Amino acid sequence: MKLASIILDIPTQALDAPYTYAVPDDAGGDQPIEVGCAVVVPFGHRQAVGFVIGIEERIAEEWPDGLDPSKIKPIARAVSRPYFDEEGAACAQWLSERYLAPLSSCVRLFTPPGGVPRMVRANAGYWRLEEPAVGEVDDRWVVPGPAFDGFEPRKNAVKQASIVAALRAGELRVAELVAEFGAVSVALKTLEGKGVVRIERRRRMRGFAVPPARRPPEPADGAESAQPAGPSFIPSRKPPLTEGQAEALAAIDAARARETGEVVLVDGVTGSGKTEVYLQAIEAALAAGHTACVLVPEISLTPQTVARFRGRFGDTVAVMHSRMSAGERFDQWDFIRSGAARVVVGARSALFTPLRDVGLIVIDEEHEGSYKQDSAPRYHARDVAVWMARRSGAAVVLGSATPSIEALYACSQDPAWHHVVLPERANGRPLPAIQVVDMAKEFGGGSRSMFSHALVCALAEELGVGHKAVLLLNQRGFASFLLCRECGFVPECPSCSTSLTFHERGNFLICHHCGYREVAPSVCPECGSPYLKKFGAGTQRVEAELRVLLDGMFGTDSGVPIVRMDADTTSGKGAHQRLLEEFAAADAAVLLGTQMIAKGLDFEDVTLVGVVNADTILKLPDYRAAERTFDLIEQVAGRAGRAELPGRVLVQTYEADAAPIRAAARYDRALFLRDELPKRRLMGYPPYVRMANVLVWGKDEPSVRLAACSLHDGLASAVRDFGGDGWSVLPATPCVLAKLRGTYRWHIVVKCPVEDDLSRALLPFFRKRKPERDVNVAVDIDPDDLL
DNA sequence: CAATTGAGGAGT
DNA sequence: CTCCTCAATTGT
Repeated sequence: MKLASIILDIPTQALDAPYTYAVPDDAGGDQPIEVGCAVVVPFGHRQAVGFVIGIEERIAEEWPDGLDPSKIKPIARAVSRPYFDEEGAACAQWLSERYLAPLSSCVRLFTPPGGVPRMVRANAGYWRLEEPAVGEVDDRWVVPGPAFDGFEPRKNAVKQASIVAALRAGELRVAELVAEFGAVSVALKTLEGKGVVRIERRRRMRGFAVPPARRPPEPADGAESAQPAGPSFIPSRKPPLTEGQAEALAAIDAARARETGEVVLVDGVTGSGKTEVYLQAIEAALAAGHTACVLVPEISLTPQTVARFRGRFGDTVAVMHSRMSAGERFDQWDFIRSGAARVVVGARSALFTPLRDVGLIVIDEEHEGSYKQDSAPRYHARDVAVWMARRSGAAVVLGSATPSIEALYACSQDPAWHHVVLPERANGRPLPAIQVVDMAKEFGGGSRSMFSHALVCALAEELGVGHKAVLLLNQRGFASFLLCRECGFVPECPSCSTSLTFHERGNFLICHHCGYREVAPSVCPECGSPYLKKFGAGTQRVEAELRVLLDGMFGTDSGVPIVRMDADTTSGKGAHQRLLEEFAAADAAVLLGTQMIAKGLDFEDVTLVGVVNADTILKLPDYRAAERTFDLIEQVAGRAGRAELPGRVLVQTYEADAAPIRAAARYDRALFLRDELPKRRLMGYPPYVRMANVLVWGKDEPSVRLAACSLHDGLASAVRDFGGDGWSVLPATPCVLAKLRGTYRWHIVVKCPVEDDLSRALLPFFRKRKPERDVNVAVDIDPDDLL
C-alpha cells in the first residue's frame, strides 16, 4: 500500500505534524497524487486541505510508529499540480526544525502566490472547496484565418474592413481592436464564421505594460521590455573583467564544478563590479545546463536591476518581489514552474520558487538585515541557500562591500567557504576620501546648526559647479520630538514605549511604530508650561533647514532641487522610482533621505555624500550596533564619485573617536574587526556563540512577566537536560522596545557554542509546551538583533 | 434534574 | 481549526 505524509493547511500547533493517509489507486479527480500536491483528506468529521510531503510504499508489517492501520483513511483527491518536489518537502521539514516554526508555515513558503485551494463553510455544516482567486488569465487574440488572403468585405461592412486592414500589420488582441474601433464583437463573429479570422485564447503575462503585438521587440531597457524577445534577442555587451573579477569568476566556476555546495564570498568594494561577476557566473551556469537564483534586498530590486539581468539573459528571467501584484507574482511563479525561466531574480522568498536544476544561488548585499524574515518561519536566506546548495551541489555566491561578520568568520573556519577580494573599483577610480566631522567640537564652538561648517562648505563647492550631493539622515531615534523645557516631559505613544515624532505638516505627533496620531499640544500636558521645544531632526526639518541654507548660498531663485526620500514620500506605488528620476534629471541637486538611499544608487555626478548623524545607530542598545554603523558608512560612501568625477564623504558624529567610525573613515575593516571581535568574544555574541531569542508578548503586563519567568525556568531545565557545556539561558528581561503597539514584550536569550545544535535542544521543549491564551511566544533562532 | 458554559482532547 | 465530551455551575 502507498502511504502519504500530509501536512494539514491548518495553522494550529496541535495539528502541526505529518498525518498518514493511504494513496488510493483510483484517485478521484483528474490530478495525480504526488509529492507537493494540495490534497483534500477526510479529517475528523469534515474534510481538510493538506500538502503531500512524502509518498512511500509500505509493507503491512512496518507501519509508522505504532499507528493503527485501521485508522488510516484514503486521500479524497488531489486538488492541484505539485507545488514543490521532494527537495522542497525536505527543505520545509528542515526549516521547521531549525527555526522551530510550524511545519504548515514552512510548507506554505513553497505554494504559489495568490493562494491555494481551501475549504470554506457553506451552510449547515457543508464545506466546499474554494479555488484561489488569483490564477491564469487569457487574452483573446485575433489571427488571420484560412480565408484571410483575398477577402473583400461588403461595401457597407466598415468595421470588417477596418479589422482586416488592421490585421494585415500583424496579430492583434480583441481588446486592442475594441480600443481602436469600438464594438467589434459582431463583426468579429461574422469574420470568424467566414474563416477570415480565428479567435485564439492565449495566456497573458501580467506586469508587462503592452505586449508588443506589432512592434518588433525592443532591446531590453527596463521593466516594460520583457515580452518575447524571441530569436532576435541580443545580449548586452560583456565588458572585460578586471583581474579581481576574473579571479572571483574562476573561484565561482570551480566551486560550481565541484558540485559540493561550496560558498564563495565576493568581498568587493562598492563599484568593484560584483554584478558583472554574477552575470558571467550565471552565464557559465546556464551554459552547463543549470539555472540560477539571484537574491537581492527588497529595496534594491529596482527596474534597473532587473533590466541588467534581462539585458543579458532576455526573457528567461523571472522576477519575484513583494511590490508586484498577486497576479503578476502568480504569472512569474507559473513561468518558473513551466521550466521556461532559467534565471530568477527576487527577494528572499525567491528561494522557494519551483526553479529546477539550480546550479548557482547568488545573494547580493549579503550583510543586509532584510534576508532575515521577521515572522515565522524566521529563516535567514543565506543559511537556507547554503543548506539547499549542500543538498543539490549548487554553488552559493555571497556578495558585499561589507560582508557580515558571520560570513567572514565562516570563511576563516570552514574549508567549503572561499573568500575572494575585489580591492579596486572596476573603473580604476579611487574610493572617495571620508572626513569625520566632530559635532561635539562644532557644538562647543557655538554652532547649533545640524550642518557643520565643513559640510556647508562642501555643499557650496560641489553644488556650485553643478554636481550632486546625497545626504543621509538616520531616522531611527533621531526624528524630532517635543520636550517641555520646564518639566522635561516628552509626549510618548500610549501603546508603544517610544516618544512620538513631531511632523511639521499638519502639526501632528505620530508614533512610527503603530501609526497613532494626535494634534501636537501647544502647552505641556504635564505642567502647563508653554515652553515646548522641538528637538531632533526629522527629514522634513532637515529639508527646511537645508532649503534655507541653499537659498542663502545660491539665491532664492537658484532652484537647486531637494529630493526627499523617506517613508512618507515613497509610500505611493512607483514613488521611489519617480523621485530618483527627478534627482537624476536635475543638474545640481541634493538627495536627502533615510537608510533607503544608502545602497544601490548609482549616479555619475554625485560628488558629495554627507552623513548628517552617524551615531544614532551606534547608540542603539544592540550587539550589532557597531557593525551596522561601520557598514552604513562604507555603503553610503560608495555612492560618491562613481564615475570620472572624484567624490568625497563627510560623516558628522558626536562620537568621532568610536572605533567603527574611525575604521570606516579609513576603509579599514581590519581595524574595525580588531576592535569588535574581542568584544563579541568577551560578551558572548555571534560569531562566537549561537543565540536564540525567545520573545514573549501580550496585552497584560503581569501575565507576560509571569509567562516569561516560567518559560525561563523551563528553558533552563531543558538546556540542563541536553547536557550542554557552554550553554546559558539569560534571565527573562523586558525587551529594549518594552512596549510596542500596545503589547508588552519580554525576552529570554539562550546561547550555545557554535558547533552545537541549538534547535535540537529547544525543539522538544517547545513541541511539548502548550500555548497560553493571552500570552504569545515566538522563538527567533540566530536573531538579527535583540531589540 | 435539565440547561448552560468552559476546559480539554482528538483528529491519520 | 472544529467538533465532541465531560464536569462544574446555574436555573427551575
